[in-house]
Amino acid sequence: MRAAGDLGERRARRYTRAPMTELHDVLPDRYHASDVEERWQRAWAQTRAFTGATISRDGTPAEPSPGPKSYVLEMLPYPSGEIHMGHVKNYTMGDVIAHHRRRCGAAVFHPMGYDAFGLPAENAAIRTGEHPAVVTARNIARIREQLQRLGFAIDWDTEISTADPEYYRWTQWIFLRMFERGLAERREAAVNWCPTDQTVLANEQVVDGHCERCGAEVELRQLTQWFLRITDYAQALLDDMKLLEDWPERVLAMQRNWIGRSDGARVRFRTDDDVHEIPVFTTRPDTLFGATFFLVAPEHPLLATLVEGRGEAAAVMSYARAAARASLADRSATDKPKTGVFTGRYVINPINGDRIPVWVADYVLMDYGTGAIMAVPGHDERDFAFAKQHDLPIRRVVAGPDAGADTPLETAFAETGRLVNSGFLDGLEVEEAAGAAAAWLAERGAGEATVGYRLRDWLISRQRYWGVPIPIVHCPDCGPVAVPDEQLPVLLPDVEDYSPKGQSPLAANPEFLAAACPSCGGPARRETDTMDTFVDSSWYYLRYTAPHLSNAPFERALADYWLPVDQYIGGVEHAVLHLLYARFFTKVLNDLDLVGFREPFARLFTQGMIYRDGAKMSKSKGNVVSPDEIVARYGADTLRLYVLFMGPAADDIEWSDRGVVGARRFLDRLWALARAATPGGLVARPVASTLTGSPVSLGLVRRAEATIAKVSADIGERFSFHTAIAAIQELVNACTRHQADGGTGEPAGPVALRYAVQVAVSVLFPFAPHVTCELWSALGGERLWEVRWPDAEGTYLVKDEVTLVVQVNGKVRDRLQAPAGLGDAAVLDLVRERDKVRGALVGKRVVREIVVPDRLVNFVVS
RNA sequence: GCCGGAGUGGCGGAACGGUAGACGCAAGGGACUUAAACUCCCUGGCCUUUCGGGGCGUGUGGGUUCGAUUCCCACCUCCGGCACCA
Repeated sequence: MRAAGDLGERRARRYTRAPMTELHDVLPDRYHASDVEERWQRAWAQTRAFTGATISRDGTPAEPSPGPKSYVLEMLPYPSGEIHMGHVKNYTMGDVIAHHRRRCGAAVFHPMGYDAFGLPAENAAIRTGEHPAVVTARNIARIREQLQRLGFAIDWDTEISTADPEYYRWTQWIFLRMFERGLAERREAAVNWCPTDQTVLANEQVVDGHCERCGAEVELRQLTQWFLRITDYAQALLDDMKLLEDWPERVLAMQRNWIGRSDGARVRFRTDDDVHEIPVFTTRPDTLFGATFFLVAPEHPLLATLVEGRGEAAAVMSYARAAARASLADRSATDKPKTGVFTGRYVINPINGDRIPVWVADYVLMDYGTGAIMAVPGHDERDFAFAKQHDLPIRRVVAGPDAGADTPLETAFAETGRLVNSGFLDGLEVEEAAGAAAAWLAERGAGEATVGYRLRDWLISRQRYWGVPIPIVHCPDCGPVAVPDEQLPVLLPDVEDYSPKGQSPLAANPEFLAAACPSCGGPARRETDTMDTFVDSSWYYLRYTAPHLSNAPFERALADYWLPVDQYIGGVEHAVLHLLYARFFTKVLNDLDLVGFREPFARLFTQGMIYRDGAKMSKSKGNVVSPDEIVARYGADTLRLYVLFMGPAADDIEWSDRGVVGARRFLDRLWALARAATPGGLVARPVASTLTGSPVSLGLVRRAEATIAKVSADIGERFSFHTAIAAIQELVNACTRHQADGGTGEPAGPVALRYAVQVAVSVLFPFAPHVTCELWSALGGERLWEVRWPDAEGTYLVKDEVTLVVQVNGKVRDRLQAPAGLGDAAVLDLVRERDKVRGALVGKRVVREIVVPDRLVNFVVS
């Protein structure tokens, strides 16, 4: 290992030598990655190369930078113990963008933190008997070490952990602002319960009826829980998508699906005794005349009242209880028979006065719409199946192309058509009829057009230990009361046993539990549930801008300066979790006038997953490739280069051990090339006139300039990192080919060659910062991370010789080199001289000649 | 069923109306070596050939165009999301 100080020493030594000294004396003959990487990581830390965007050395806010700001952010890691390849790819992408923008003159902010609360650390702690805080602290230290070993240019001064009381204090503070506004509320509802994790879950954390985390089958339980009213923002979340122009279409589509807006009408039905009103939501008010029965969900609050004292009561209530016991997966299965029980009651269809029977059926969901529906079996598949099953009447109200008013229905007819058997709606198209029916209802006070959403409120309370305590005190007289701001944070108490038992472990700590009511001072009980960790990560991107602020969660001026995030990068798996929640939080904070923007992430890039042996890498499958192993064997630069070279960054890609070797071989070639390059300090871009006598040199400089243009566009605009790397490889290959002492090609001039090598090193820097800093320094440069990103010289991008393709009827018949910029006539003359072209045209009549300047000639012949 | 995305060599992929297969991996041949590894050089879409070449090729079928992997229409397959959501 070299000592830290020998960097300057080495440089000084070179300057004192004769100018023709070979670089062999400076660079070791073999590229030794760990040696190089350690040296440069130390240099960056010592010069504070990547810190101080928001905070100066003295802790005060930094001066605004003259350049444009650029907030580059990757989704913060959950500290489960080790980073995996997905993280490496994620953070390397962010690092490449951050480095590129910094060298282009932007004020770059590139922070890092840890999503440190949550179940895995807690479960690990339960297994080992350690405190979750201990496990988490160790994991964070480990991850930080790994990130530093990979050489990421992170502003470590702003590092945060969501489990730090100085952070979660402000999570609680924001929760209280929502509570004050009625956006956080406690209410009873049928909620998802994970029997394994022993806690409730948000809707977004249930996948196909199973716990997203542990895979257990989720049960539905009627419980009183804390909700954040994200549904109040359903429309805003849809509308503001227009501010998200650079988000991947699939993420927007997923959010749209998840929010699930549907336009329809609310229709008020009354029981035939005129005592109760039961509204329904329908997207098809046009089919109101086709409603032949009426269904309520088993959980419908009116159900017990409706059947009270009737002969049907026992059967109905027993059916409702059975439905309540069913798991979410069973309940939502679409392929089982449509069960239901007649309640003995009837409601009146407001549009035609029909008296129709009320049934209870478990395919009607309590938490969508109103928990009751009008059943139109003629035009809804599910209602059709129910009608068949229970022998209920089916009435056609929409005629199809081959079906009149009296054509019997073999299946539900859900397509568009003209209304029949529908009184005043007869003859109207479905769409017109829907409007007419809604208007008719509105006039008579029996309903109105309305919008339904699939999105549910966000259930945030958890009956687990390792999370943010909900800052509420329950008073027998005053109800739930906010903990005053000055008493924050409500610290997570120590408990004897934090294993899950179906209620929060915090309840086992009597000192924590007992509290005085902040409102009346009387004895009260502290809320013991903790928050979903997605709450923690819904605002962390704001905290980075003022991570040590002690009197507010963030400073508005700094937040408004840095946000929205200019480039956010993460996995698509958070499309309807974190990304939806964070958008919601930002809108709430904007409505509270705490920030001046409505969207947190202006541009989003979702990376693909890394697979191996056809499956996602996971410990249980035993197909994990450890980043540490790769770093130890080939170096961090090789790993960084490879994860981006594998393929398009957005695509899922299969890991290849051989591919890594290829990346390392490329760095070895570059090393050898730089080592063999003519010595001396950095050279300036050669002037074209000095190269005219040397086509190879000119060609090499041209290629260098083209590479600059390609790499700049690929990083800056296209996120096409693999093609940027391929372009640099082409440049390096060209240099190798034209090296004075090797290859079969004609050698390039020493200045041109050296310049081309410099360019390759310079633009490779964002991908492989350590080795390029080493080579740059050996070439006579300094502080490559601060060197202005090169602009391609336009005059070199204009070619003076081009390859012309000659086609006959669109088929390639010949290729030739020609001077650039020839006129159409000159090109045609030139091309017709060619033997191949003559041969291809013999005996043919040319009907048309197409000339694309400097590219192609196409003879259309008959 | 609805909504998104994608189909190109042995493999990952490139080519944003103009040379299909850049770059890399794997493979074959050669140089170096006592030998091997490393490294370097050469050859690699398929079929055919009198070795000049010729034909066919980007999921399938149409269309637009002088010219289509690229644009349009229909279909097939795969991946992802939503789905008893009224």
